[in-house]
Amino acid sequence: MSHKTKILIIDDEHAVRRFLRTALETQDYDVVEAHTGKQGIIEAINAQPEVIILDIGLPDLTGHEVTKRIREWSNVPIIILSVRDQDADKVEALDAGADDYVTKPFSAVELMARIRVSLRHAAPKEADTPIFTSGELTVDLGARVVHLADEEVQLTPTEYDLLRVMVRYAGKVITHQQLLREVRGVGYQTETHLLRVHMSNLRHKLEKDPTNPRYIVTESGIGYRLKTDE
Amino acid sequence: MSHKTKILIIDDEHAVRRFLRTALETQDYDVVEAHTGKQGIIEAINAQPEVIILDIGLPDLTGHEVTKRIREWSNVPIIILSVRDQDADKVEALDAGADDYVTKPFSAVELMARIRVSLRHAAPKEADTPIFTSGELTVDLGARVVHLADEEVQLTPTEYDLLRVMVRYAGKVITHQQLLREVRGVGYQTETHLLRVHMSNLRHKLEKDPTNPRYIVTESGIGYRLKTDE
DNA sequence: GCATGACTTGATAATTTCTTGACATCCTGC
DNA sequence: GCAGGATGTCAAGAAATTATCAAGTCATGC
Repeated sequence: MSHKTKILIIDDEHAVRRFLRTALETQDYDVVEAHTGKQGIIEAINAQPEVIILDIGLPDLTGHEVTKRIREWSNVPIIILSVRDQDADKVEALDAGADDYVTKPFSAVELMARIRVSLRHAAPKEADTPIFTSGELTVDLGARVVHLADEEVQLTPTEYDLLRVMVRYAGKVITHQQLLREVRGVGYQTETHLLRVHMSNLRHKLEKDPTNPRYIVTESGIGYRLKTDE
Repeated sequence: MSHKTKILIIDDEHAVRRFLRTALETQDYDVVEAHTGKQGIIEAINAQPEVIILDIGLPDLTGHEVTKRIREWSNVPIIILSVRDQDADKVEALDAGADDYVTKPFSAVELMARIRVSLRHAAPKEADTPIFTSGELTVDLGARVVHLADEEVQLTPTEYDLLRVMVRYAGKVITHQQLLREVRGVGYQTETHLLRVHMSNLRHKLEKDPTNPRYIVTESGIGYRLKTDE
């Protein structure tokens, strides 16, 4: 579930890459490296990093060029590393599309803080709220709210957990054992009676006619399945 | 129709304000000034600037405090100016919500470039009204004032913080841990009893019938949720 | 330092959720 | 159709969670 934040380092100096990798991995980031500008652009496409740390003094392309090339298709935050502290360099890099400019020698903690700033900027995470829909049923996994035809449905923790697991495997059959394991943990896998009671309660909250389920169908002898729209 | 980009300068030194004003007006920005932290917060609300340049060494409030106060309701880019070049200061400022940190003496062209970066970030300007409304409840995050049907409600700092966090995630369930972390900081995440007492007090101030909450609903086993209007 | 309000802690009541058992009903293979 | 296992329903008690009140502690401004 928890996907690590991926950071791309583009730097031709092995020592710098090594230092940055260590510092970043300590903070539990996922690190990808490139040691030329061209390779950096390719990795930016392939690895889809959340932040790019770019050394401005590369052998093949200038940091300026790399920045512009990446900006043609991506808004990923780019933090420039440079030994040069001249205004003109900074202005050029920032106006080329870089988000920050840090001069070497730099402090690791400061760079980490600036990475956090970049990540904050790139976090308009409102949009990617996973919402499941089937007929009149709506499950908003981000808000942990369930609606049935605009009407809010109150579910107990267990009921919601069951529904959440079924949503995850929507359309597929889930065995009793699997459901129990996900909801109650290991060791409860024989308590199928419990499962039936909760499912019954859940159905009475979700189904207009619990005898003829529209959403939660039982696969006799196997488990349950959450129907998807055709 | 060209509406000039408005920039707020919060600095107690007249010379710095004057210098910045000149530099910014040359670039055709609209400049607003404040010379104390408190006044700066007020101007941030009234003038609605697109960027704030904040000196960290103010007489009344620390830059850190000003940043946090503004961040309670706004995501406007904040660029910190400071004479101090210590890592700890930078990290603290950036983690408090600042977007950039520039040490004096700074170059005007670099600052201008960094302002352009900030403006680029803020480009996808979403209509974030700093006033939340649901039913008869009104929370003005800028003014830090809560109304209930034209009647002002007096909240304690903790109560207001809880409400503020719930407003930020309005409509979504917030876990006990998350609420405690945001309000009390890390390390208080097991103090759910505290949370219940504060929530109870908050409800008695906001809800006509605290037994049947209209705004703050409890999600048993999980946390709380602030209801939005449908 | 004193007073006021805010926060914390503890005790207890109220409420919700979970579990269990009894029993009805539904399938499915024969 | 029938037997027998699987499934669904209902209700009651147990367990967990939540709400409230009250008393004690802390902080702050005067």
